[in-house]
This record gives sequence, structure tokens and C-alpha cells, in this order.
Amino acid sequence: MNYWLFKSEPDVFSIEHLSKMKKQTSMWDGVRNYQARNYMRDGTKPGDLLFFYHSSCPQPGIAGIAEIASTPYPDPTQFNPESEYYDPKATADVPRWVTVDVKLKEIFNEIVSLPELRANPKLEELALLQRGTRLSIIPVSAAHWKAIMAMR
DNA sequence: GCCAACGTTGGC
DNA sequence: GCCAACGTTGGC
Repeated sequence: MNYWLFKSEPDVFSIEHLSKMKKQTSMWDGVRNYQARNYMRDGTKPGDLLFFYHSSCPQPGIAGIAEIASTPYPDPTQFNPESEYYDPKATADVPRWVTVDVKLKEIFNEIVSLPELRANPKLEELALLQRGTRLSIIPVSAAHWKAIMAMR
């Protein structure tokens, strides 16, 4: 069982959006970075847990928890010319991007904010907090997961 | 394969 | 809106 952190801009898709979806489950589409895709394609398994992180917003931080609810499959938006995630170089035979379904597990009463995360000495090596990390899919160790769960 | 120019991310 | 730090693109 692995732990992850998935980033999303709440203006586009927030944990509140996820809570209103049918079965509180949604496809996590639009990942268009190779390293993030590789984590998603090669790393995520049904039952894995993820922190739902809100970025590029007034209060950046971890808003709650979701569960990986499918195996990875081709992201349909890459084939849709109407989508902002359309990739003309992707074909049905050779898809380039993948997605997984995620299911809501818990919304934190209060966001565990980025400054709080930075202030926790146990999280010094958390990949999210390293200089230059911009990945939207980031692995989280069991120890880091536990430390963050204690902060909510 | 190199690298300059450009685009994106994301905190502030 | 600014800017640092990446990633991508494309000419050569």
C-alpha cells in the first residue's frame, strides 16, 4: 500500500467538488507531466491513499484524503479536441496520458496549511516541500503520512 | 545532442 | 503581478 499527494487548483477541482460527485468518486484527469504520469501509471494501486492538496489559492495546503479507486487507464481528455487537455500527438493505439479514479475518504475540518507543513520538523524531507518541486503527483512515505495525519 | 527561448507552476 | 525553478520545443 502506497501513499500519495495529488495537487489540484480548487478553482478547477476542489475536494468539495469531489464530495458532490456521484459515489464521491471522480476521474483525476489532466495530468500532463511525464514524471507525474509515471508515478500514476506505474505506482498507484486501488486502495492506495492520497492527500488532496489545494494549490494556487488563498490557503494552499492539504484539504483531506481520498482513495485510489481504479487501476490507471488512458485519460480520455487527451483524445478530445474540445478539451483543454487535448494532445494531438496521442492516439488510441498509443495513448500518452493516464488517469485514475479517486474516491473521497475524509475532508479535514481545517486545511493543514503549507506553512504548518513547513513548520513540522518531521516533514523536512517531504518531497512537496523541496525546492523546485512542482509535480502534481508526489509519493509520500508512511512516516510522513503518519506525521501529517497527526496534524489534522 | 546542445542550448536558447519560451511556457508553466505555484507561492507570495 | 512578480519571479524562481522547472519542463518543453525546435533550430542547428
